[in-house]
Amino acid sequence: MRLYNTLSKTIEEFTPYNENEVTMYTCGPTVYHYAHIGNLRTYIFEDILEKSLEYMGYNVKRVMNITDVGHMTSDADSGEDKMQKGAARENKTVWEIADYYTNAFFNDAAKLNIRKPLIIEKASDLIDDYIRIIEKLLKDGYAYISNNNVYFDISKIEDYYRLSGKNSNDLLVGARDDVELDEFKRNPYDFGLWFTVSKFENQAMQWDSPWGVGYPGWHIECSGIAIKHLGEYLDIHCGGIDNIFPHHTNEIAQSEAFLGHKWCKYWLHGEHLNEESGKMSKSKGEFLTVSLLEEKKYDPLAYRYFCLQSHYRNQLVFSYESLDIAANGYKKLVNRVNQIKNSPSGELEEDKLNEYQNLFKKALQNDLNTSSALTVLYDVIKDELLNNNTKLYLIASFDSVLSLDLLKEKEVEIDSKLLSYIEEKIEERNLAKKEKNYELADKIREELKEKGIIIEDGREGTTYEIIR
RNA sequence: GGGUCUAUAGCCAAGUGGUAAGGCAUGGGACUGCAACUCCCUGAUCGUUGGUUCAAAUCCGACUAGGCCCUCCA
Repeated sequence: MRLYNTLSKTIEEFTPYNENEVTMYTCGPTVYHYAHIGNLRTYIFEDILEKSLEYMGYNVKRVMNITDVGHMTSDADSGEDKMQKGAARENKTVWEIADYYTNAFFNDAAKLNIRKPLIIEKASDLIDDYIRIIEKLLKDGYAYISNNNVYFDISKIEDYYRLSGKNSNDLLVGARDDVELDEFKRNPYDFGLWFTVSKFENQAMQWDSPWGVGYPGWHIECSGIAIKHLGEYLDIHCGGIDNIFPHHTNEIAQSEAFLGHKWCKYWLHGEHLNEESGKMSKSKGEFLTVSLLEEKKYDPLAYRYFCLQSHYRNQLVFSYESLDIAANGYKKLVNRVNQIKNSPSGELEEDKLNEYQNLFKKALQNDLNTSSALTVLYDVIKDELLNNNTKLYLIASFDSVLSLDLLKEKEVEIDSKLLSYIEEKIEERNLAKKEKNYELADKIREELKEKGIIIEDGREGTTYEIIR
């Protein structure tokens, strides 16, 4: 398995700390609003990574956090906590908001066939762990107290900027001007570990601590959760590319300062989904959610297919035109698989099986080249010398990673009244066709179409599909 | 301003030194009462420009264009 490691900025051979076990930590959502499909792109990438590793025979232990602790705001907001903003907007407590959007996130993820990680931890549930880590950092001189807040002193870390490729001299020059300098920091790039005083008043989520009532800094939650569940040595840490600096940079600093040794081996980052106008965000343009796609009659898995056709380290531009193209490709793919499914035949051909599985593995091993992996799938489907049972076996095998529901029967709940109505109409139409009364036949087809029922005359009779 | 990444046909994209995979779209054809589905056929010299090499989309340089990051956005 070869993966691009942000630490070295090169593609490296992947070797976990323990031979067959892989520990994997992925930054989870901030639950103050729905996730947009750009957010979800990163989770699709992580899902593919997890399943690919399993395909290679690794045992993966994956942890994800839920960021429910009050965050400061960014973007167009100023000084108002996002969770609180959400709470005010919807007349709920911050805890209710967090719960609501946590569920919404996993619902959306499930529609994209993103598997739920083995362990999911809420940031607010591990406050004691963060306090323990911060106490040790203070004791060891990596942190200091100033203005009743606890800060991490980045000057104590050698190579602090390793992950980001930045250097201290260049930072801040010309950076965003809406960032206020915190005069209580020794170094402007020091970051907060625990706040009791901040410019953000009335934090709803607060806890007692040795330094007073307050709340943890943004970065400490991931270190705390990862170390608690995955131990002192982490194989893979993922997230969106925007997390490289400062979030992941700070995670490395505090985790390695706390542990006293190197912590995570591989850092993987997913690129963004952009809109034609630039970066996708919740506050700008159309808020593209999974639900919105469904409203527009897109199968969420068409979006997954759209992502898989591209590479996770490539920026991808979203447009409805591109999505239409992907949706069509996905539909055709499913149709072709169905054809094979409808006429199973032959004994499993072991040689071919191995050959194709190796090709598929090779694609994924090449830094998760899902586009090439899809090509292997198409090659299988097209192979005229391969019998259908072998094809079906391979398709199922590949789909354990791709997760495009290629062999799954779409379960549609139809009430029997509607069902008999449809069957009646089809019967009527077939009769009309027999009598060459095509006018009536077309009229019936049109009538059903208006009700969202699509009629198709296949080789084995008439079939229908309900699209709404 | 600094850092970093990207640039292959209409769109997504493979390619990691030896004369450009694949998917969708387009156009043509077969099938069909028509349509849909399905099947067959159909396109690019790789942002520009120097260089290295017998040989470059693939390596190096310059230029151009664009994205992202620079304190809480995946």
